[in-house]
Amino acid sequence: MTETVLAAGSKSQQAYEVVKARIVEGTYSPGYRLVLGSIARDLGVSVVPVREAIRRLEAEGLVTFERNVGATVAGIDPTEYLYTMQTLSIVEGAATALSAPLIDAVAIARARAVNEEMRECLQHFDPVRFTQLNQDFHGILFEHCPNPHILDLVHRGWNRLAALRSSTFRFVPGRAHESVNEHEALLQLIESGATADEIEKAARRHRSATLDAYLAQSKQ
Amino acid sequence: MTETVLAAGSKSQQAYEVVKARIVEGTYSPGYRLVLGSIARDLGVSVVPVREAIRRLEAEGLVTFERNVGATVAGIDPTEYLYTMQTLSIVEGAATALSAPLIDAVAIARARAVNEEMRECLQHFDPVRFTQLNQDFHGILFEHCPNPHILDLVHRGWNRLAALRSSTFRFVPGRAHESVNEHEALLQLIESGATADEIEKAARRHRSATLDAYLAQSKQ
DNA sequence: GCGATAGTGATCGTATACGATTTCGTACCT
DNA sequence: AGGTACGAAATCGTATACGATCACTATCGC
Repeated sequence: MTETVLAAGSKSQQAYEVVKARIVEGTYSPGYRLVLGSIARDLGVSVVPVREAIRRLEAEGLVTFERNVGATVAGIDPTEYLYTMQTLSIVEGAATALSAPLIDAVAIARARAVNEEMRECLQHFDPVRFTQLNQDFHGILFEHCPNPHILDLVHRGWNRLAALRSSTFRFVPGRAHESVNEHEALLQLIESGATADEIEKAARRHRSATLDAYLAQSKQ
Repeated sequence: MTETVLAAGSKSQQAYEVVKARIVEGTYSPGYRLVLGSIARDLGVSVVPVREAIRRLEAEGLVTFERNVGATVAGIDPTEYLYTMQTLSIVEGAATALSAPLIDAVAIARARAVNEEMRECLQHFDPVRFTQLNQDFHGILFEHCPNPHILDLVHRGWNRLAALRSSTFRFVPGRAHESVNEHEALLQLIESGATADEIEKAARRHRSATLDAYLAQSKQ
């Protein structure tokens, strides 16, 4: 054991995780200029692994990259938010529908418990915690998706949203209430053995509704 | 003008395009071992840009990569084919539905012309040409998709399929006839101003049907 | 005074070099 | 003869170094 290499084998991987974490937690806010040399020095590695990490993040859409100029953290352009939410509504809806037949009573119970926590959370509203619970809830529903590609797309969507600064519900607090109710409806739909199409539509609408609420608010 | 640098600015980009082309056209067949040094020497560049190109291809799912071992061209695992087709059916269906309102009469006419070519192509069946026309046809329908993320996902799906060796219809020649007819039905649906949901379902089923035909055949 | 242009600094892109890891072949032991 | 352990070759991972490109500023000409 040379040092604390326990982290993640390759330096590229480490760099990737560190930078990604900093973007998600907001240390690097949107528009932040990611300079290879600085990050490399900061992590105590060379620029090559950092460069690779940045390119991976570019592929995931978390940063934008311009040749001979550099990378910047992807902005929370309202248009981008719209695109991301719409895409997520589609792939998440599909993933949830594909998962549904594989969700047993135990998972349903867990999801319901999380949703109850969300309901309580409504009292002394904490956007960050609420968003986290929301992610947990949906995670339970779509993680059983047998198609790994779709699952990957869902994860990427969530990542992008996370990068767009922690809490969706901070923007549209009014959605929180409806959201909890829609969750329960979704659970009952799955329990009752509804068709894949019904579940997909419900899950998609659930997310579209948040998007619509955001649009309605920002337009006023 | 120094040389024939007109290709694509950076060496990474060049390497990416060359390797990708070779995978798609089959020079590097599935399972082929991609050695950084060899490719670098072959392209007359250093290993660093090649490395970056390979990682990009990994992100797109065209190659698999193992640390300290190397990259190999992603295999045509039947399961992979299934996953890719299913994912594509979802995102392509969505992209087509989103495009529909933006497709004018001119585009419809072009698509119909392509489909007629496909119909003629049925006589002296050429799988590769047919597959190309098929891609053109669907391209016309979904390229107007206003959401760039979804469009990107569709392109990635097509790429993966292309990498899985040129012609889908070689595997299920029987599908070709039905496919042409379904195309016409899809066009009429769009012309008649059908709802987004109807169009999405039709487009999705169209692709699912090809998948089902493949499964039915490989099971026999 | 305003615009264009040349110079400078910073950053990226790529090449080369070396250490780390894996894999395969061979020899030895049981 | 079969299996294991050692060693060498191949390949990957990263560091360092240098050339290329871009943004910014100050100066010159109009």
